[in-house]
Amino acid sequence: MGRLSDRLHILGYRSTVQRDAILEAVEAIDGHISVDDLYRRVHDRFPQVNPSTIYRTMELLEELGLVQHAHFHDGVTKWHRADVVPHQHLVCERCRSETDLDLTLVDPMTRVIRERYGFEANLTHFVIVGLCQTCREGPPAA
Amino acid sequence: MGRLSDRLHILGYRSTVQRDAILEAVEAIDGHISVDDLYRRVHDRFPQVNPSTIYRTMELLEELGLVQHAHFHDGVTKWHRADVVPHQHLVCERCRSETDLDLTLVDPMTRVIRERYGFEANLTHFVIVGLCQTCREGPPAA
DNA sequence: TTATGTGCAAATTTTTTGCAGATGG
DNA sequence: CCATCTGCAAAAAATTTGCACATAA
Repeated sequence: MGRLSDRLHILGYRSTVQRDAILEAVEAIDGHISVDDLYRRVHDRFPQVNPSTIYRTMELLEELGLVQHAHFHDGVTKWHRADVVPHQHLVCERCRSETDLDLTLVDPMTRVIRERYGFEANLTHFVIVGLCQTCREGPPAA
Repeated sequence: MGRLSDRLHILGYRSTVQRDAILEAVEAIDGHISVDDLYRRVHDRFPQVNPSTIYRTMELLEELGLVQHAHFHDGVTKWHRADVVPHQHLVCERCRSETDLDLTLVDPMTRVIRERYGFEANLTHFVIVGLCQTCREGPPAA
């Protein structure tokens, strides 16, 4: 019984085996996870869970502000807990490697955009794609 | 016969009515366009064109480096010419309004990311989502 | 002529929805 | 008991693919 399960319970939502399994999986991950991965993890321990339950649960969690989704390269939707320190990934378009980005590097831009346009940018909604150092230096021999 | 058509021809690809219509539509747009919008535009002037031809043409153009795709809010894939001055949009999550972003505001961050991580960020691959000034100030009366 | 390109319909993938039955409180 | 949840299967939406036919060169 993790925090998320309690939060839901307090808010009057029922606790079910499926829900708890999903919530545990969400709590267990540190970064981002897709519905597909989430489904696989939950399915391992609770085979009769249905993908639509995952979708519905994530939708509920997002409404309640407990999780958020982000769009990764090529349209993959991934979820993360809302209570983790916001962080951002640099994803290499070529080798798909992911690097954590120090958010203090993003803040100045967010601030300037706010000042200039009054726009509150939510940069964590998307990853930043590009080419990592290794891939920029050219393909390996093979 | 626009530039794109010529480029393709020079590279040995055949020029067909469908292709030319698609290429013209791509050239005509200034910003980003989805396959769906592209299909509608082309279809108006060339009804028998098929969506799969659009997909195949865009794929070809991307391989040749003539266009690029970007992911908009909620997973919509949009295309733009590779030769237009790169630009970026701020998209409001609430009212969906789009504002052009002065890229000089983005450059410092790109530079710092390059210096710190050796990562060449391609920020135009995603739009920047967030809340526009109007929506931040609260919902209108209605 | 013949390799390339296209239409069409079917397959994929990801997500949503309707509904009847299961179940938590 | 009964409103909430879930499973299931079908529907959607976006994209890809196989294949036979069309056509540019």
